[in-house]
Amino acid sequence: MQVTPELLSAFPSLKPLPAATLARLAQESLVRKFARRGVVLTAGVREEFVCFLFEGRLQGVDFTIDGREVGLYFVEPGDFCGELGMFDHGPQPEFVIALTAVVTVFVPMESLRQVTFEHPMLLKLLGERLAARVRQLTRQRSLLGLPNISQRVCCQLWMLVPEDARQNLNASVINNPPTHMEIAIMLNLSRETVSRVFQILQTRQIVRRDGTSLLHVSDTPTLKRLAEGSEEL
Amino acid sequence: MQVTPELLSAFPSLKPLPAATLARLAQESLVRKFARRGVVLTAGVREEFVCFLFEGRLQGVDFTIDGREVGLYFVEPGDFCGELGMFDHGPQPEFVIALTAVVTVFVPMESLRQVTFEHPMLLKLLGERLAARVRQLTRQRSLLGLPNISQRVCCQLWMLVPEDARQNLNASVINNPPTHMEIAIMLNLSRETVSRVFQILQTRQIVRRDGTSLLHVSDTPTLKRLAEGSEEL
DNA sequence: CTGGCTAAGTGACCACAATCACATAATAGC
DNA sequence: GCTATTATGTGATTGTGGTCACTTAGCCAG
Repeated sequence: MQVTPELLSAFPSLKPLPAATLARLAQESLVRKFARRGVVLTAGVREEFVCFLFEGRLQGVDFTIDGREVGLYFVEPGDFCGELGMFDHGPQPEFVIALTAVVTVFVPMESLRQVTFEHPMLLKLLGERLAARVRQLTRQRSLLGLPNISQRVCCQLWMLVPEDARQNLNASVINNPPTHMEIAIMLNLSRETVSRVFQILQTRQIVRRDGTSLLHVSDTPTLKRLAEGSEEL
Repeated sequence: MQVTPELLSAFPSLKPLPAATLARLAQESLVRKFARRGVVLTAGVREEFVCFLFEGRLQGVDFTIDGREVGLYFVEPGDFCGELGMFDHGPQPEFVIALTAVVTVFVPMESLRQVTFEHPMLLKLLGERLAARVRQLTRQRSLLGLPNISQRVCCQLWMLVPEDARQNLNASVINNPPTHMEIAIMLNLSRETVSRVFQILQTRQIVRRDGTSLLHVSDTPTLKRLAEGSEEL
């Protein structure tokens, strides 16, 4: 499918680039759609594209030696993944799976590398992005240190709450929330345990499910306190 | 203490730089020694130095909301840490603690930034290094997914075994091995549990302690099988 | 040599999350 | 619509690692 420069400029990391550059990148990029559960990036392979997420939600996952699934991070629309090879030409370290039907734009790494020569600004952006990834992985690792299981779930949920709702503590909606299983592998928990925590959260009217693609966060202040551990579930 | 260009060129990441550049960097750098348990880098602070490790072993640690210690990574001699701010000017995300008495070289970030303009090669190196950090964090995260506790410990031990011994499966020595506690926080385990696993490893003559600063790995092939899960402890 | 301190070893106990085994929704596909 | 499939809810059971409470060993300073 055809990629327009306008589509590319929808991504904050590409937006600052001049129109001409975007036009060139657009020509070499391709829109790829994946169904739920589709494998967007494969671990161990030298992917030659950076994957920009336009719509839906992705999850980076790895597998332990004994085949157990491990959740690493979520990717939200506007963000991208698979950029590690930009820096070291190494293989993609983890799988990236579509949690919902997704629309992505694949931009060839080699073209992006070209652009970084002409526009160091992009290089800077990529560096900042990678740094952000390290910070995120670190935060997620700390989460796993929490001995209290419901706090762990609430923290993870908290990170999915939209930015402005986290600030103003107003009610909000999480779009395409991960399934219990997908949350479980992020937190080293069993699916059942996550289910039980959600059960309590729903009974206490802190969150409310609305179909499969919406999760209402009604009582944001309480969720915050639960995530911070100042209140027990 | 005075830093010589020769000292700087002992670090693989700086070695390729021209002598003149190294001389300038050396002038602005400082040697800092820390005792065991010394705080080398502080979380939340905008550290204005990249810390190169000359001798000893460092550990990146974070704390959960409820004050529990979490181990993130080890730093070996020749490597460096605290470079995240080079990319995004953000604060240091985690603490870095000296596990042994250490000798470090602190190079001012601003000087390093200057050098990256003149020598894009350094920029490339830093990028590769950051990518390596992401790969390492990812691997460590997968480790935590292992349901079998002794396998987790053996995997971690395996990563501490010198490169060539891992290749050739010959006996080797781990210098300044982390304490049980330090391993425990890396693996989300209690100190006692790590102690019990080591007890079995020693009884089965797979490893042998030799004072506080040496750990002999006698049966490398078995350790490898234990780490891979093809053998149970 | 002798305290003092930190690291490591070990048993007893038990809370708690994993697992198993289902039931029941809720979707998606036809 | 109806069926197949995936997601979720829930009880019963149990294994396992955490915690506690010590002891023992090793190391360093004076």
